Amino acid sequence: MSVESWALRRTLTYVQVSVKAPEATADRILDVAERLVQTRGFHGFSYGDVASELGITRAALHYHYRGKDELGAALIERYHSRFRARLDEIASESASALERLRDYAGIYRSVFADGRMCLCGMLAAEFDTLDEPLGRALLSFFDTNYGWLASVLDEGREAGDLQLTADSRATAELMVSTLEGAMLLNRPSSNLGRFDDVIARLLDQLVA
Amino acid sequence: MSVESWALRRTLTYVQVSVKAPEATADRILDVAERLVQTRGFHGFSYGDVASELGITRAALHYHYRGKDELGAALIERYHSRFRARLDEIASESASALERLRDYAGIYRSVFADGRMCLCGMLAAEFDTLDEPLGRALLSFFDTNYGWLASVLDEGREAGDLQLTADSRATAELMVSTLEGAMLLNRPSSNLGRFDDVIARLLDQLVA
DNA sequence: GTCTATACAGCGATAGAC
DNA sequence: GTCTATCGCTGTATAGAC
Repeated sequence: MSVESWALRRTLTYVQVSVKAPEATADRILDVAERLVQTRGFHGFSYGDVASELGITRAALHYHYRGKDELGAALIERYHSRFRARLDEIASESASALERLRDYAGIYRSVFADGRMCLCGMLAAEFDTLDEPLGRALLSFFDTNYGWLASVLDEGREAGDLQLTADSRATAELMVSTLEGAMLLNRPSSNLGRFDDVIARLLDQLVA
Repeated sequence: MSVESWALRRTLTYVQVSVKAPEATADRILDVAERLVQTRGFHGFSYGDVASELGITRAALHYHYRGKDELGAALIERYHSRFRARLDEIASESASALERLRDYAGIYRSVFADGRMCLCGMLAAEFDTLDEPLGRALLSFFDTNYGWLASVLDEGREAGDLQLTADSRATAELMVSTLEGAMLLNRPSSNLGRFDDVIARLLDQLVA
């Protein structure tokens, strides 16, 4: 390869990097592990599964994440942070409280449509087997959800858009429970229509 | 110990046996494994855990249940059969549809109060890792639930006790989703009060 | 029906070469 | 940053004695 073409290649590569950074191994590990946790559970996959899918060895995984617990913590952290970012987006782009709730449910819908269980819902099932930092991170995720939903519900009530028959926080928890439960039970049959029904009825209750 | 007291003991033991049979090893295995699945998930415990708790060896377990899949199938079968029996009881002892629904929710409540997740809810989360017979048994369990609930809802509507805004089957599925979701999310914090709230609001919706 | 003994694959994890 | 090699442990499973 000539010096010129090498320089060109290098430039092109650099340009590509500046447009969309090639995913670092640490992130690709999270991508694979995330999908495996969401479909098989935290104890339903191994370092070997992740490594073979990425074409690296188990030892390489340990370089990026010391152990499975650390990997789990990183998974929750990234999931939580993305979720928060999406909630901010919804808050900034949706006008009415009802629209925000619909968009919120849409997050769960897209996870379900992808054949996955909510990462944190899955981990909640396995809660007794998680170490303490993981458990705390999990509760924190749901706390974010409840808090965000409750404030949207309060706004909707004040604006007269929504009718709440109970405490907004309790209603928020009921909504998340229903969404998580619907994912849990409809995933085996991949019944997206049924999942949509649940969302529709959940929202109907608030405007009835 | 005298011959008389020994005979007495023996008689008493026999009487006790005739009243309540001493649990066979196969059943004690199911008891332990059931609790482990409900608290840790199907992949969150091992034959070693069950064996050590019962004071027997792993090899002895294999005599009763050839493998973990077979054990899982036996667990679902017993759980399903007990559930069906309880549903029959409720149908025969509860007068109104609303009472039956309350009793139905009470089944879930007692499981939750015992610090457990619903066996089949837990397995639903791990659905992708289960072999085909297990998956079918799982769907069959939920089908029993939906069918029973739907018929109670229909009776309640005809009797004028309940107000349904949608198809009874869809309502039944929504109810189970909500109960399973509430178990899933409140178990980490062992929040029984919150679980009771969910039940109360679920039933309120049907009479509102 | 339960045991000992054993097999063997897979697990998470570490050390050290490259 | 990834590899090979290896560790100790645990996993499910089987054979054969008692």
